[in-house]
Amino acid sequence: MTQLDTTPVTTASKLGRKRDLTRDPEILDATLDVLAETGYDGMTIDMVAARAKAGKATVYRRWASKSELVIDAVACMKTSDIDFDALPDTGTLRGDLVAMIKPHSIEDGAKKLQVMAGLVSMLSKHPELVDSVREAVTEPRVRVNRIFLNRAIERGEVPADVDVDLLSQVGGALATHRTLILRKPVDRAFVISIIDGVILPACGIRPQP
Amino acid sequence: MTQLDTTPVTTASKLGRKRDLTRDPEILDATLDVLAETGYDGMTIDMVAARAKAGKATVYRRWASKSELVIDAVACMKTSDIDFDALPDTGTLRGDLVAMIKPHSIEDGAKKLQVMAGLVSMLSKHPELVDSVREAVTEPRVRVNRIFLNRAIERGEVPADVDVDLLSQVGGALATHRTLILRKPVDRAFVISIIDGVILPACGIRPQP
DNA sequence: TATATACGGTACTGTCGAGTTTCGGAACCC
DNA sequence: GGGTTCCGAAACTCGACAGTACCGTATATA
Repeated sequence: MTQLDTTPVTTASKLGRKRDLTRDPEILDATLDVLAETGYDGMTIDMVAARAKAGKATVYRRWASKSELVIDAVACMKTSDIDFDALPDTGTLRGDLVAMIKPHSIEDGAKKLQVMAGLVSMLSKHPELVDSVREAVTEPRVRVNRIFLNRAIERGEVPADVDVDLLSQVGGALATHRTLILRKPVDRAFVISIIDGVILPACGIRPQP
Repeated sequence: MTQLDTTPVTTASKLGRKRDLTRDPEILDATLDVLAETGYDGMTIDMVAARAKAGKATVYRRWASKSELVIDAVACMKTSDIDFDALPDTGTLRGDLVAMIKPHSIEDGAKKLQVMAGLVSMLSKHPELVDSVREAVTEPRVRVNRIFLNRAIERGEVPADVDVDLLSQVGGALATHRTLILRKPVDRAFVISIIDGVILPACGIRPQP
């Protein structure tokens, strides 16, 4: 952000020990871990530093404040585990949706939802975080659902007048509600019940044809 | 909770000025206001006292700590604005659902969702709050939806194999997600789109017959 | 009237954590 | 080697807030 540069831009500072760039992602990962475990307000810089086996000064040399550290950590979380170049294509909407349920994606989603829970108190004061969270957590899943639904419409499995945008959000909203408010785990059975109880029926697909 | 009683139970203390019982709900209301505006971690007892035009000692004479005050305030929020003895009965599922959308209920729901947003950080440390929040915010709406859905099934408008429990939760989950994460207002148009884009289609009711 | 408790308001205490500084040591450049 | 910047670790400053104590006043009992 606001980079304090004591040396002129033309002459890059080449004196002294170089900054260990490998520490940046390690500190950011530690930040996300603590964030998921204790939330933003419960998190201290000491916790993050201890988790990353770093000194507090090392953290503050790279980020100006706690809030900037967290904002950066969330922004760098973007790397979704979803590979958009290798999405399942089973021939049915249900097949595609179920194929997305893998132990790894359940685990990854749970972690991101925990991080999101820890960020809720921060969102009102830092609106830019709303966008970061949406890009990193909400949007990837929505996009996948949208692709599956549009495919199903193209092949005539689903009528074209369904509300694709809204239906793409339903799964994520139910998972978020279950994690943040009900504090219950989002497991495979729950995701299946969303697919078979909400999304498919809303697309006009009745149970076991 | 843990009541420190300096006088024996048999001889109720009758000396001195009596406690003004009308201050209790006023302080609890002020607590909910501040909670909705700043969240649990941002809220201070001074804010609550100032809002209620009370002294800090008056607050601490009634509640032992900040957390107990908040827990009590949420528990006393239970009084839902919904009158279960005068639910709409229009003859169609859509009519019933739309009839529940009133300016007052939108406003009341928004306030409760804001309070809920302020409580998220607290839920992991105080599991009893999860139940209070569910009873005060989540459950009343779910119960209404369940009644409407069961009615629609009885009159044959909706097939009996729909997932009533899950569909009853969808609206609340989407509203929660929109308020807490997307930070957008839950207005009449949004609720209508949930009804027409998710709930009714999932019940096998296509748009405008 | 004397005593005791509640009230609003203010001052106080103690803790906790953000952010800064310092230190011994290591890595880099000249 | 000498100067400089990094590292982890620990000590430090400082403001904010939970919780307590006290003040003058109001209201209750005896």
